Amino acid sequence: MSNKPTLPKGTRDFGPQQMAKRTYILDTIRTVFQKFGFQPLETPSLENLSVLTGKYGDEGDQLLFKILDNGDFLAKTTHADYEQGVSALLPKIAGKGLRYDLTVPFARYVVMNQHEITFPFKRYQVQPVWRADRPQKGRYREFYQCDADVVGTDSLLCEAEIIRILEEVFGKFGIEKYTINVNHRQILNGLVEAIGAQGKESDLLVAIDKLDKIGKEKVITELQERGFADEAIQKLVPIFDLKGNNSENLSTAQEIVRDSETGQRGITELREVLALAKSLGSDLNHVQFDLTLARGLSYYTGTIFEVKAQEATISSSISGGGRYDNLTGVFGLSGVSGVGISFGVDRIYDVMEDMGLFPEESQIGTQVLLINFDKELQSQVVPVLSQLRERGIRAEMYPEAVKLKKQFSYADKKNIPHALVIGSNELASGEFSLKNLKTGEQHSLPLEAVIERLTSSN
RNA sequence: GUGAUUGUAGUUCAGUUGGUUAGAACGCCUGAUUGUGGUUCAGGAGGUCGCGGGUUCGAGUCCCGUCUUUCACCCCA
Repeated sequence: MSNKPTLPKGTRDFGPQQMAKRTYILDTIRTVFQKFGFQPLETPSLENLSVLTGKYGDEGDQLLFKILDNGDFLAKTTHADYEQGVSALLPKIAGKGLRYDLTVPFARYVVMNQHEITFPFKRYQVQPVWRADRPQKGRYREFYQCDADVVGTDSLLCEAEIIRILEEVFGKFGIEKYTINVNHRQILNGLVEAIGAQGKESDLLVAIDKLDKIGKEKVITELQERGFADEAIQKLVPIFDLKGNNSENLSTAQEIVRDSETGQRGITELREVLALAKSLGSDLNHVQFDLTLARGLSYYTGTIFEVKAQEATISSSISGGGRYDNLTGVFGLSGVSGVGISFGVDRIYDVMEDMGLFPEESQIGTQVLLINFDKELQSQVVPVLSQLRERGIRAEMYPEAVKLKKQFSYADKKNIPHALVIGSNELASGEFSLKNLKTGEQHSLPLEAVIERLTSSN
């Protein structure tokens, strides 16, 4: 048993059936991205640790997978390093790490290629990322992200287009019950000002972000535990009970942050985003202003998005994004504003599987299996195989002349809908036996008629 | 990172207070049917009980470690 292979924690294989479905998801998203003018980018799995560290906060740094240097990596270390612990030792033995998301590598790319890039720059990127997190349901250590970002423009049209992209993608997937929660970081900042809690932004955001998960009472308890005054909490209570439509809720929010210039600016921008989305053809039915939406990543500065599917056992977000003012600032290029969206492929997969939304045609397999009788006949049957393929039919021949029972059973298990029997009888008459494995019907047909049937059946 | 939890055939799971040769279902293979699958029937193969150590006359069962699974927290896609 000791030689039984296993997978590392939090990683998965994707078999043929899963790959068919994943490819369907990724292709759909790619097509929509391209339709909105985004172009593909790929970056290496490995980045220098200096690129990655410090971008995700202390917690994030701990979740980075670091790669041990090659060669005698101990040579550069001293006893003093060991005594100081991991943080001192690590930089000396590991210079590279696996990418943690696609946004930071993208920022690095923009900075390195700033003179070649034409701004505004729209790119999409579909690649795996790695996090040394504890795996859970819908959480893996290796998973795919599927990002589209526009950088080099402040235009709110980009935000509006993101709403359209989300609607189009989830529409194509047939996910009907989902919400695009939107909020604006400046509204949240206004909120902080309004309750006089400057300096405790993150405490506030973390707490209210949990509203839909733990409920109003517990959020209030948590705010108390985090040291917010009762008076301040009282001012927040109205936001826990927002029930109106978007424009009503925005008005309520505007009232709460009326003394904050920042907050007012956020309200105005968000209204404009929604108006633009509407003129781009959105019915806004899925869009919901959610004042408690905060999103973890601290680099967001403007509009933020998060999509959740209802009626699925996965309640966590399946897509998210927002505007950031200064993504490339950490790499020395300031003034590049951007807005992006990220699809959680693995979770979308789980949701679609849950709800049985994968279409039949996402499974493309062999259409016809040629039965193999014996070596002598094989030389006469193989040309037929080529002719079928030339006509665009996905065909394969069983490679060995084993019992027909076994060959038919192979077709059955591989879900191949047709079997083409070409034995000595068929070769003599020139008519081949085409069997439909779903209905059990079998017909003797000349090659052209076989091709016609196979072509029309797909 | 904190606290729990799981691991027995290819898969899903039984397995009594520690006691002969560790079971079932499904799947797989063979045959009934040497030119026809999916149904049926008969038979068969398949396990170092996650791994390592310990307690014991004796361990799938108890103890320790380790890896893995799932879950809550933290955080997040």
